[in-house]
Amino acid sequence: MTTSRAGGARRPRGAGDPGRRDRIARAAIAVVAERGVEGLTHRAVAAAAGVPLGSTTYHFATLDDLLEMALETAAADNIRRMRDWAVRLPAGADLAGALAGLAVASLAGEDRANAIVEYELYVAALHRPRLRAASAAWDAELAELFAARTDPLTGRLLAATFCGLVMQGLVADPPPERDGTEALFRRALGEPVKQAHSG
Amino acid sequence: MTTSRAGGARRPRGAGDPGRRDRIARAAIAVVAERGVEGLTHRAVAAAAGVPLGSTTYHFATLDDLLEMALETAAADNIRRMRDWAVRLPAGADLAGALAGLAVASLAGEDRANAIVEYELYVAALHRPRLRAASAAWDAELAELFAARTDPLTGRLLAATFCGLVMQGLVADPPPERDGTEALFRRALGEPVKQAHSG
Amino acid sequence: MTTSRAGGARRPRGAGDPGRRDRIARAAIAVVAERGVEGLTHRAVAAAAGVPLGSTTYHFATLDDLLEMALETAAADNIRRMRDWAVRLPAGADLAGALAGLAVASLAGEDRANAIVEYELYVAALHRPRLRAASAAWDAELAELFAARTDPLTGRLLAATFCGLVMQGLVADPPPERDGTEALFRRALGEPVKQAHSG
Amino acid sequence: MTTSRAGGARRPRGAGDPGRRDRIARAAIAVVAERGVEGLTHRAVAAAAGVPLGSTTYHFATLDDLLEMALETAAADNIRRMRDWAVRLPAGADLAGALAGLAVASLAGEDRANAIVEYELYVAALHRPRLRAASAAWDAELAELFAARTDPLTGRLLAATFCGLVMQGLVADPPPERDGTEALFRRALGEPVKQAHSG
DNA sequence: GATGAATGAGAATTCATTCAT
DNA sequence: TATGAATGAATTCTCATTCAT
Repeated sequence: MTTSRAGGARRPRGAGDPGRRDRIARAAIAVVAERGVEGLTHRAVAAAAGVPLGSTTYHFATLDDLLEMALETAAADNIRRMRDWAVRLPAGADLAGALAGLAVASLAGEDRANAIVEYELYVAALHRPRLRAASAAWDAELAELFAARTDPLTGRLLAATFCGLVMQGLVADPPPERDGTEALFRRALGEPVKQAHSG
Repeated sequence: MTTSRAGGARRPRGAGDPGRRDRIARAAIAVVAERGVEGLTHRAVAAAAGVPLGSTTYHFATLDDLLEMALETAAADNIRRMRDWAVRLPAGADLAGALAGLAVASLAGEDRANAIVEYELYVAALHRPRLRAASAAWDAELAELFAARTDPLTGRLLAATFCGLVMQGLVADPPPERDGTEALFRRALGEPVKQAHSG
Repeated sequence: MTTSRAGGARRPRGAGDPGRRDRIARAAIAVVAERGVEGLTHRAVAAAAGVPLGSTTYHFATLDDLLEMALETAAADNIRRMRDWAVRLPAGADLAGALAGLAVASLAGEDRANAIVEYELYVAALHRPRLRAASAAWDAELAELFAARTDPLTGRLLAATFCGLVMQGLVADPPPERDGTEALFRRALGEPVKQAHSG
Repeated sequence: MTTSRAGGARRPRGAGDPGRRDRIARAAIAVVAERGVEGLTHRAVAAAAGVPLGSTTYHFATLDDLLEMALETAAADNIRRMRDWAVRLPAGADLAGALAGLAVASLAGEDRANAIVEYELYVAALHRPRLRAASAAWDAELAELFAARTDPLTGRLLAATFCGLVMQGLVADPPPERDGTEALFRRALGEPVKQAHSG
């Protein structure tokens, strides 16, 4: 400390950039998507967000703060997307088919990256007590969302099944087919299944 | 030489310790259980296994090698335990009840640590192509195991549901109750549910 | 305005808090007491003083300013306490005994924290030319204080001895006993020593 | 960790350089001499010792380890120099004069840097319990050394006085003169003082 | 084969300091 | 006048990995 300590800035600071905190949170999600939770570093986030390193530590003093915000943001985004999906689903629609479509769609394209980061963040809560509540709340919202189309018990069943199925789909090679997935949901919903599938 | 004991091979000839590789793999699992995948380091594993640092890099040149072996070992252990459970399950047993018991038991005590490390390792495959096959094979074995008690489609359904349910149970606070969990499996199996539960 | 109380100046006109500068200086001493000179930071001081961060940099632009003020304040406090002690000492009192009592008392309780911070700050001057004058002045005042009870030469001797003795006492384990310390001062003052002590 | 973590060396490592640990310790002392205890950093030491940064953290994992070694080394060096001085002092020599010479010599030239670093390190023990024993042992050796020329009580008196005197001399401006210092020691030793001095 | 010393690359974090308000 | 947001520099410390033994 003292006399010769580092120091100072050369560039104006000002209050600048109001959405920066949020931009950092989104950058954190992008980093996790690309390199996993263990690749989440202040530096990587700063680079991804295009802000100085100090800015990330200023807004999120510890990595856990960053991770927590990333989890919350990812959960909120996911829930919003799920609600949009539910809203768009017509009243008498075939639920099993719709769920299968949603699950299969999650495994490819840019939804795949979303799904991966969501599982990474969700599972990060397993040995981080601070994050558990956020993950648990996420589950609850999902179950409620499905329950609105069925009943509370089935809602919870669908939440768990959907969760497990997508996770397994993400590591499967080749990815599961839509028809088999639909049959699975049909079985879960107690609807008759035309034909057993194996993919 | 009167000081040396009998004639048996006290120490394996040549270089020491044949089970060392395996001991290291198990230590890796213990490390992940305690500090997560991002806490997996050669040093931590060496300390946990009680072997010199060089020994870990000798047997597993890179961390990814170590992680892969940890995943494979954890999967094998889990499958073995699941098979034991299945074997012990009587022919006409109530499957929903048994599954609920198994799921709930996974959430507490030392099984809980097992479960957590299993999810951590499983999910680690999401952005590590090299590990995906191991996670996928794990799923397949689980589905097959459940299918042996039901049918292929239901086997896959149960594997996905069980997987999702335990994962959600690990973050839930308080943990889900056995009755509600049993009702869930009953619904999945298309059996009549006495009474809707909410836990 | 019925809500405002009587006529007295509840809050100083204009800007707030006149004693703030001094509060910050005392907080700086508290910080050094707790974490050493290398733990002296604007932030720590702000927290200890209960003032905003900007307030510390406003009143003391650099850390060195803060350190200087801390040294001066600590010296002034110490001198004041020493003078109080001297004033309370009866004219014909046993000086060696009184000094020993004072020295031993400095090593325990809350006086100990005072003593530690005083040495920390004093020694900080060793490689900070700016602070040397303050430390030197401190010594001079101490010597003068002791000289008033003896003579200039003995005053300087006592100042040096007291200073060295307390410093050594602060690291000794167990701390020096009072009797041995008294014998030491007695020897310094050329008085006969009853009995050699070793603590 | 894993795939993309840092890594590796390009240069041969080998067992190299046996005295490196010691060289690092001496470099640490040099750094403290120049920038104080709070300027003691792994980086500064690495630069001063001409070794890679990793080498300092390898040999002294934490800064406290480095500081401890610096204190012990400085104490050992000081004691050795003091013993040399004592050995060279003829049997019937004038102790007060010799002590004054030694003290005054410590305040100038390259001995001054030694003295400063010694006080810095000594005082660093005040709020670092781990270092206290080293500082205390240092005192004890000094007292013993002086006692060998006088008696135990006077040995301790001289150690404390010498310690306080040199410390005060290091901040005094101008530095104390030899004659006044000699008079001081003469008074401490109970010898007649020709003439009172004030510097 | 086995081991541990060695090192370069980064990790999180802390912070003095500046500046807009 | 006072404040706190902002940032660049540096800090400690950890580690994968290499290589001499």
